Amino acid sequence: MDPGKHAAERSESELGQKINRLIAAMYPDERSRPGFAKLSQHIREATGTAISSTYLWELTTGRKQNVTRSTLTTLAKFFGVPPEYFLDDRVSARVDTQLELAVALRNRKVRSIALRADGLSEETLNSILAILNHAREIEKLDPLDEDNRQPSEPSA
Amino acid sequence: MDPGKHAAERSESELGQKINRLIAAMYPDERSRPGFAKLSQHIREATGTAISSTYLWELTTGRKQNVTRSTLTTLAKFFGVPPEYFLDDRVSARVDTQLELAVALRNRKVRSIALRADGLSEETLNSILAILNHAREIEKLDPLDEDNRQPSEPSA
DNA sequence: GCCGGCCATCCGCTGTAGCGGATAAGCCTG
DNA sequence: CAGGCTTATCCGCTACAGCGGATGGCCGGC
Repeated sequence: MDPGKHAAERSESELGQKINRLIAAMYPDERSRPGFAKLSQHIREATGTAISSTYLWELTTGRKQNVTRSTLTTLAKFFGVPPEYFLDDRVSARVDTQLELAVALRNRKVRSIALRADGLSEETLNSILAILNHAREIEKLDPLDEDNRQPSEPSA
Repeated sequence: MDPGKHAAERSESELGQKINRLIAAMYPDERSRPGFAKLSQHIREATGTAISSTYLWELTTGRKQNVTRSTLTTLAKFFGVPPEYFLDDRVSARVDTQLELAVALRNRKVRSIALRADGLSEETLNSILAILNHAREIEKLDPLDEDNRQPSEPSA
């Protein structure tokens, strides 16, 4: 059927795009990225609530987009984004810049570290950063000089 | 009917409460407060999208609560609240780990740490965790024992 | 070659979000 | 107190969110 021509509203199937982006962020290796079936399983295991593979496909392709509250919450819970990510474009724009971080959070230990680092004093944080930088050097990883990076306004 | 059979609804209809509160806030004079029919008209006029009086009643009485994205947006638009106002009821309690993390991510240094920790070896991560735990102890923060947490299904 | 698994995609079904059209019980004012 | 105007509440319907179960196309292994 003629796709894309019935767009009376500007929003289109933007929700599908967002979900696709989140999937790509969560499974960066495109080769080993799970299909909708596996993804559905992961969601059930991680959140305790299931979303069928069929429906996931329908969402990502924009075939369905008027999701209910429960589905919305489950998706947000799984991807680790605030639920309003799917509702408010400004929020999603802000979160998108942090997708890199979301990738990091895949690792459970990294999550623990982030949680534990919160609230510590500046000095301690600096020390931890120094240690991490040193460790990255030893383990031959990218220096990852994030502090130099600008928050880059994408024209708002 | 006997609604006691399904004990899953411990928080009743939190969404209905919220809508009721918003109505009361928007029309402070209880005497001149419009009924659901008038309210439905106001919503249509103000937002351009309609919500039937019947459905408004069903929402405020908690009969329906799994609203879709469009209804949610319309309500938020009309009442002038961010859409997430209707989203984080009891789920916020269940996913408070996520929330804690979101809060943590406000700190730029914590972000840097999370990014830098990604990709490091298990041993290094364990060392960092040990250091962080020690630091938390010294700075008198909560132990934050996330790893002990069970996946605990709260009666699905 | 064939078998088994994973994949995207489709079809058809069920449950329920959401609505329109009753109804009866409150009100006004003449 | 009749008759009109609202109100909250109910019932039954339609549309669609969401799912289960096909289907056929691609892989790798025996």
